[in-house]
Amino acid sequence: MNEKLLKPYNPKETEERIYKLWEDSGFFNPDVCIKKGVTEADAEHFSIVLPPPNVTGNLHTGHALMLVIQDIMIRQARMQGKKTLWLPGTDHAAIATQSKVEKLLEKEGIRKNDLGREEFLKRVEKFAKESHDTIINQCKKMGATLDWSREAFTLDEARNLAVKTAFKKMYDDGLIYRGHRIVNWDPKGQTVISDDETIYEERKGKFYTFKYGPFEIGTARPETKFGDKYVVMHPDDKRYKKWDHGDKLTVEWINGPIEATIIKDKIIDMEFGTGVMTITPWHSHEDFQLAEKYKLYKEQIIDKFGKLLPIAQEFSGMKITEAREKIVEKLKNKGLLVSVDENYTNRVATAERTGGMIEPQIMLQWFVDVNKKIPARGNKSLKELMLEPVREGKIKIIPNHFEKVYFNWIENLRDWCISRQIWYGHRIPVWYKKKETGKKMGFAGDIVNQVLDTKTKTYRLRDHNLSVGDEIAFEDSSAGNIFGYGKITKIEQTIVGKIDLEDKKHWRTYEKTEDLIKAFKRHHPDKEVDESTPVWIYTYEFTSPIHCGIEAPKDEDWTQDEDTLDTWFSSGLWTFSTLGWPNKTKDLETYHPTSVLETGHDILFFWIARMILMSQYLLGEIPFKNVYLHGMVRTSDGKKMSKSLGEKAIDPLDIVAKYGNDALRMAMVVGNTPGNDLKLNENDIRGYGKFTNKIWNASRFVLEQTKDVAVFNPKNYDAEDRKSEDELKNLIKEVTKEMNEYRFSIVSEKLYHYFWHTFADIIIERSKKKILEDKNALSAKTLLHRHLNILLRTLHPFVPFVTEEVWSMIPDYKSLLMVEKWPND
RNA sequence: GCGCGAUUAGCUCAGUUGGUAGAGCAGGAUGUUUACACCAUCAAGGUCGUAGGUUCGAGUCCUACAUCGCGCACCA
Repeated sequence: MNEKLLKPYNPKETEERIYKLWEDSGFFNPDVCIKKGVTEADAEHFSIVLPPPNVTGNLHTGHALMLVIQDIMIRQARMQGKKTLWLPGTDHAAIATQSKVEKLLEKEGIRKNDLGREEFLKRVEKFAKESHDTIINQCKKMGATLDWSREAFTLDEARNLAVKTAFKKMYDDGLIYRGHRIVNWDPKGQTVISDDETIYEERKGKFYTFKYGPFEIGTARPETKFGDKYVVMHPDDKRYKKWDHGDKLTVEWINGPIEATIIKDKIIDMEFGTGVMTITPWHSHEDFQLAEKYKLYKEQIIDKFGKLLPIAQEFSGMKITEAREKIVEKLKNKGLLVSVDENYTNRVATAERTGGMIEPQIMLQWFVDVNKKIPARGNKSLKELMLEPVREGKIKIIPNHFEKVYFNWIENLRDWCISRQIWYGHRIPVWYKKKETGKKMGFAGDIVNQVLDTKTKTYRLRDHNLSVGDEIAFEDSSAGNIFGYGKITKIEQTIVGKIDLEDKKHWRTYEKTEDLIKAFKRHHPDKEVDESTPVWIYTYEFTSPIHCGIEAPKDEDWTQDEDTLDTWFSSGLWTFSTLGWPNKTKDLETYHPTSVLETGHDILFFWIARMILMSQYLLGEIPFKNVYLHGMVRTSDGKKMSKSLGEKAIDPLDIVAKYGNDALRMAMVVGNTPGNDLKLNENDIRGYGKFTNKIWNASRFVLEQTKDVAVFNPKNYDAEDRKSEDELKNLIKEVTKEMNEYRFSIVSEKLYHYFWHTFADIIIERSKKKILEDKNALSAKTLLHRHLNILLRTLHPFVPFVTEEVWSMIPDYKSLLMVEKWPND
C-alpha cells in the first residue's frame, strides 16, 4: 500500500508532479503517440485549435472553462485511440494589447508618439512576451494537454506569411479594395474599428428641435449640422405635400443663409419628431447611404480629433462637446430654436477597447468585399461561402439556435473594414512608390478623396502643371502617404465655370459651381478662385501604382502602407495557419478540417464567421465540423466575471490552489449546458473537491482489499455482481454515446452519481459484508477491482489528476492513464 | 421594432423521440460499522412563470401574455 494513500487526497502536492509526468511523456504530441505505439498511424484524426488567448494579461474563468471543456474532448479522443491534436497559441490582439500598453505608459507619463513606432513596438512586444509566458504557465496549471511543440502566435513569422499570402490572394482576386467609405472612427484610439468592435451605450442627452426654413427638424447633435443642405421627408407625408423631390429653397441657418434641397425618401419615419430631417453624410452611416443613393454632396465637419473644421467658422477648432451648447445658443439667438427635450435617451456608439465615442467619418481604408462573386469559388460571394456550410449542415453549431443568429448576422453584413491606424499588428503588405511628384500633386481633401478609388481604374484631376505621359502619384490627404501611381493620358484646359458637373462619375460631389468654388477656396486658401479661374482637367490612367506582395519591392523608392490589419484577419486563418499553411504540410493534410471549435458564443461573429470565410475562400473547405459554444462565466449574482469585479470574481488559479484542478473542472462541467451562462460559486467547487477525495478514499479501500488477488476473472462473479458489472457496462455505453453528442453535463453528473451512490454506497458496502463473512469474497473483490479500473478510465477526462494518481498505485500499473483505452465493451 | 434564450425544491441548475419530476449545495434528524466527518443513514422540500390549446397522457409540442437576460436594427 502506498503511503500517500493513507492520508486524504492532496491536490496541491499531486497536480504539478502529475502534469510534469504527462508533459515529459510526450503524449501531448500525436506523433509521439504514434511512435510509442499508443495510436495507430492510420487512426482517424481528432483536432482542435485552441482559441488563442489575448496576450493582454492573465487567464480568467472564461479561459479556464474553454480549457476544461476542450481538454475533456481531447483526453477522451486520445483514449479512444484517435490521432489527437490540440494545438495551442496566443493572439496578439492588436488594439486590445496596444491600448493596454498605452495605458501603462501613460502612468509613467509617456506617450506612444514620444517613443516612435519602433521603440513603442519594442515595449508592446516585451509586454506581450510577458503576458504570453504567464498565460502558457497558467494553461499548464489548468492541466491542459496541449501540444506545446506546435505552439503558434498570431503575429509570429509563420503566421505573418499566412496573413500576407491571404491578403495578396484576396487583393489579386479583387476582394480587398481601398476606398473612401464611411467607417467607425475612434478619436480616442485614433483608429478605425469594425462594426463589431463598437458597443452601443444608452446615454441621457438633449434633443433639440430647430427651425429650418419652413420645417422643423430634430437633432441630438447640433454640432454636425453646419453643412446640412438636404432636407428629407417621406414621399407619402401629407403635411409636406406641397414640396417635391429636388425642390430648392433658401433657409437661414447657423452661419447664414444656405440653399437647401428637398429629398423624398421612404427611409423617413413619419411618426418620429416632425417627420423631417436634415442629413450629415460625412458623419452618419445612414445619411451616407442616403447621400450615395442620390449622389449628394458630402462635406467633412469634424476632424480626426473630434474638433470642428473651418466650415464651422467661429466654432472652428472647438471640441464638439464644448461647441454644442454654444451652437444651440447661437441658433436660439437667431430665433431658430423651437424646443429642447431634456429627457432624451440616445444610444451612442463607443469603441470596445478604448471606450472612446465613435465618430463616423468618410475615410480612405482597406475593405474586404463580401458581395463580390468569386469565379474560383463557383461564382459565390464571401457571404455565400460563409452561409453555405452552416445551411447545408456541413458545419453544426451547438446549440443549434445560434445558427439563426449566425444567418441573421451574415445577411446584414457590410464590407469588412480591415485597416487599423495602430502600430501593433500585421502591417498591410502593400507598398507605394515614393516620388517627389507626389507632393506636387498636393490634391487634398474631399475633392481627391471622392475621385480616387482603387476600385475604379481611371481618374480625373485638375489644377496641375503636368503633361501627357507624366507619371504622377496620389497622396492620401489624411494619412499623408502615397497610395497610387498613374499616367496622364489627356489634358484639357477650361475654367471653373465650365466644368461639366453633370459628369457624375467623376464630379458627383458637386451639385453647383458654387460648391466647387467653395471647395477650391477651402483647399487653397491662398488663391483667388471664381467662375473664370482657369483649371486643367487631367485624365489619368492607373498603371501599376500599388505593389501588393509577400515581399517588399526590390528597388528602394517604395514605402509600405502605415496601417496594420484588424486582428481578426489573422485570427480568421487560425485553423490552418497553425498547421503550416500556405505551405502544403503533412499536418495540414492530416488535421484540417479540424473536428471541433470550442469557444464562447460572444465571438461567433468576430471569429467563427471569419474563420469560415477564410477557410472556405482560401482552402475551399470548412475549417471545422462542429462548433461548440459555451456560455459566459458569471459570478453568483449574475455579473459577467472580470477583473473589475474585485472580490466577486473568481481567479481560476486561486481556486485550483485551494480545491484542486479536478474540483474546478467538475464545477465547470456539471450542470453547464452549451450556450447557457454558468454561474460559478465557490461552494460548488468545494463540493466537487469532496468528490475527488471520495474517489481517493474508495480507491484506497479497493486497493487494500484486492491486493491479495492475482487474477481478476469475471468468471468468478456471483449473480449479483455479474448484474452490477452489466449495469456499469450499460452506463459506459450510454455515456460514450452522450460524449459524442457533447453532453458533458449529463455525462459528468451520471459518472459522479454512479461512482458515489452506486459504486461507493452499494457495491463497496455490499463487498464489505461478503469479504468479512468470506462468502463470494472473490466475486466481490473482482467486481471492486474491475469497477475501479473502468471508472478511473471513464472519469479521467473529467478529473484527470486524481484518477492518474490512483492509477499509478494499481499494482499491475503499466502506463499512464492518459493513454489507456477508453472502455468500450 | 425584430429575433433568440431563460422562467422547474431556499440557492445553482439537469431533465433528447410527450408516459405519473432529478442532482449538487444549503437547511433538519440520527449515527460512527474494513475506505472516507472532504463520512454514512433517514426524512423534509416542487400545482415545473401565467392563461389557453393539441393529446388517453404535457416540464417536454402549439398559441398568447408576463418577467428577466442577450443579440440585431432604428433612433433625424
